[in-house]
Amino acid sequence: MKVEKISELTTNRLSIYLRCLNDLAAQGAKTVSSDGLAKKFHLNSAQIRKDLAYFGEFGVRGVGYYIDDLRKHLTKILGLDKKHCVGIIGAGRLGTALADYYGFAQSNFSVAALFDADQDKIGQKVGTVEIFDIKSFAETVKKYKIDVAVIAVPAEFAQDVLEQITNSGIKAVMNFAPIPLRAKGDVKIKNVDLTISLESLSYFLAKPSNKNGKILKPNAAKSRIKQ
Amino acid sequence: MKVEKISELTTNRLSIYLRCLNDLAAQGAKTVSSDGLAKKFHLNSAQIRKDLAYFGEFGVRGVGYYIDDLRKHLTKILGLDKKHCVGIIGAGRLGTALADYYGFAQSNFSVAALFDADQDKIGQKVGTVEIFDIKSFAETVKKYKIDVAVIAVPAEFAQDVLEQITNSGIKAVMNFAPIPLRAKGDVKIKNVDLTISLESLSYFLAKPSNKNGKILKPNAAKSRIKQ
DNA sequence: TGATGTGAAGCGGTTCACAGCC
DNA sequence: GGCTGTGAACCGCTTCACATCA
Repeated sequence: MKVEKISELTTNRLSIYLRCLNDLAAQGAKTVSSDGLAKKFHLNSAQIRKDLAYFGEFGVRGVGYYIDDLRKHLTKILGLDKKHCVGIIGAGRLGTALADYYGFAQSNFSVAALFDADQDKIGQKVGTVEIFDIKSFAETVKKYKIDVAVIAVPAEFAQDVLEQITNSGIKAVMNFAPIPLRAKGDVKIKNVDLTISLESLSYFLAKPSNKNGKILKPNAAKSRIKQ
Repeated sequence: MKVEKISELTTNRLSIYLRCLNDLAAQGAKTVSSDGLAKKFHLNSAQIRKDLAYFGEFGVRGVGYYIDDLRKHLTKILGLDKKHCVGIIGAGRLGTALADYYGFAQSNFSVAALFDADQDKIGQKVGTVEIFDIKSFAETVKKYKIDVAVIAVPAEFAQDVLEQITNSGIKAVMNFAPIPLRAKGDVKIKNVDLTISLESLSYFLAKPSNKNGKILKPNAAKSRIKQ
């Protein structure tokens, strides 16, 4: 094992490995080789070994990995053995949908509070989660020990909201507003930009190579083909 | 301009550039240099030029890019000048939230139908969008000319749903189920895995370097430090 | 023998730096 | 002079291939 920077691509894959292992465990398997895992879930075995090796020597040569053992390691590495409290800013459709998104609980996150500026919404509940006035953000964060913020407000408010979040001392943010926010200091931001994903699909549907399989010359006035 | 494979990273950035240009246009700007764009929106000017150059010579040396002109080009490249029809499978919280997600309209997508297997939901409306029986998927897709599918069902049903989608001839899919689906043939799938994003935040909060700034040795029994 | 852990090679994307053009 | 378009250098991630070990 080496002490070096772990790429986010690696940690993302750890999440996937953990799910695969849960799958296998549910089927009663006890050990699995990197090759077995790779074949079954369409991954690359060398990559699995390398990803895991960043964090320790979890495998046994000639045998593979003990599934339960590796699950425990991954759970610990990913911090999924600790509870986290989530505050969602923006009690619109998306925010309220996220408030009881079952995926949170699955990863040991629980939604403690929703926030909004709309006086009509404040005090209402979405499932068991109350909607608080955004003005009471800092104190509510302290009260509920919120350590993860979710931004679910329109783009034009996202930067201001981020400011409030970082001021309150929260270090982990998930941003759904269609504007890539940059992290300042030691704050981690995950941007989930649905607009980009959509427009990527739009590009795929529109691109010339999808029209009767022929590569068409773009019709920009000044374009030319080299080679 | 070269004829070569365009990476998805590039097309994702085109979406961002387009938004930046819309911003600038709203402020009344007429031209912008790659450097000006980069400085203002925290991008890399060489990358902007390279990304754009894949599609044509849109700039003018010594001047920069004409904003309106470039907006038109990007809109066309991304296929945002054409309407698309979306069908959402899964009329749970997430599915219904997506049904009137304003981001769709913004990118020229309109949600035509929701689908569910729950007989109690079928026939109901979410905003203006009706919930149809998943059994009538193929015919409803034809009827409404749906060309984009959104998977918003639990993980265990996602693979089956994808099967139905591809059988119906749809070529673009957005998957919100926490299981990475692979594209078959010429179908494009965008996986939006919130669980991975969450666990990435969890990792960030848990990782040793975040504890009093010290790199701690992992306490796996067999771990060791090389070098 | 069988599977891990890991240098080395390969590959794709980003950044640099500058020739070429307005 | 200013800015684009682009080959070349660079960098980081992935894959290969194999020494190593149970």
